[in-house]
Amino acid sequence: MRSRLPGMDEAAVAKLDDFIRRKGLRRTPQRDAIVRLAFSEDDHFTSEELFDRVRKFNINASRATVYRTISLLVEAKLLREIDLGGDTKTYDPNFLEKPSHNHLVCIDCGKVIEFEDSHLELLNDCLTRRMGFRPMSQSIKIEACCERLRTKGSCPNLIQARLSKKRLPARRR
Amino acid sequence: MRSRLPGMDEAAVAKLDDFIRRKGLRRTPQRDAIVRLAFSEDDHFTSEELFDRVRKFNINASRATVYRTISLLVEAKLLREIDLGGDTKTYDPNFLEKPSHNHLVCIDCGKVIEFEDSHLELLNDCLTRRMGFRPMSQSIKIEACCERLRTKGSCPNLIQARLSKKRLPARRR
DNA sequence: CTGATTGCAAATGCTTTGCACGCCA
DNA sequence: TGGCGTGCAAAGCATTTGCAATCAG
Repeated sequence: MRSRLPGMDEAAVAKLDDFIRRKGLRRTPQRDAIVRLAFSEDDHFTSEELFDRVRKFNINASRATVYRTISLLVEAKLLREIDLGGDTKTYDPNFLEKPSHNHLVCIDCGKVIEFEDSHLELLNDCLTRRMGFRPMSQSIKIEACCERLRTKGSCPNLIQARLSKKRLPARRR
Repeated sequence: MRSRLPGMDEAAVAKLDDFIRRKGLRRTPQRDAIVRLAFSEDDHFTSEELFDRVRKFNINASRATVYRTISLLVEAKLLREIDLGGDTKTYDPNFLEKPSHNHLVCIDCGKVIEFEDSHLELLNDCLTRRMGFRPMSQSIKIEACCERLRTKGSCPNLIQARLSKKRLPARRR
């Protein structure tokens, strides 16, 4: 849960403002605050988790407004909806900085690692074209488990997950 | 919507029977019928679509039983839950035959194309290990659009999608 | 027989929406 | 002033669950 490089949230606010203006919508204190909170950390979040931040900072915005603002951010391409396997939608605020990153999910602790690889990107691009299509976006999710848990019986991420009270992925019942 | 190679549904019934036996569960007419329907076509389906087939063939099974049987099939690894971007879960009956295939979704018509590529698989495997993990499963979704629609202004898949009354993906509002 | 399975309806959980009021342009 | 935006509560929707009756082994 380290915080983002300073200014990232401001950049997002500006971009949303631009988008809003072009669509003839209005800039409001609620929208500004929610955007700032969405980009204040580089972690993925669910709608409920974002609403938690709203409450934590005593922002005057309802759950409905949080949902509506998230939709706006997705439409403006500031936020991306990703599939981490859970039952609720997860949003990723890091596509502005890393436009084509992928996700590796640890089956043991649920920790998500982002990674980029140009070969992977290129290969997918070629395959898509060979099938007669024009590539628009690609998303890759790898499920894996730490070597360390398997060989040494313990997993640093697992401990970390417990400390941060993170929900384990649904598949691990 | 071509039907599957003959015997595929029987093979699935047998595999589920095996799984059920090992877990001390019971074989029932409902389960048998639902499994047969799930593997009668090689198309992906939602729970509701599978329940539609149940009604269409006058099978005596409730919606709840369909949901419960799907869970069983996923647990037995006969069916795989995949993410096609919609709001409801989609199930893929083709992983028995093609254990590591991926999906390309046409943004224009929503048509889903399955493809396999060993290079892609190998590359992902290497990347995962380099990050210190042991790969368990990978899923790739590529969103793209037909060259043909772009260059000629028409898309055979689009027409096909209309004819078969398939729901277009949610992202295309 | 005994406990798993089913159907039904009610409950759940996330998300969306209708509506009246308030506020931005 | 004209709408857009907001909050609230109600509605929606897919999915799950409690319970009594039924059925498989």
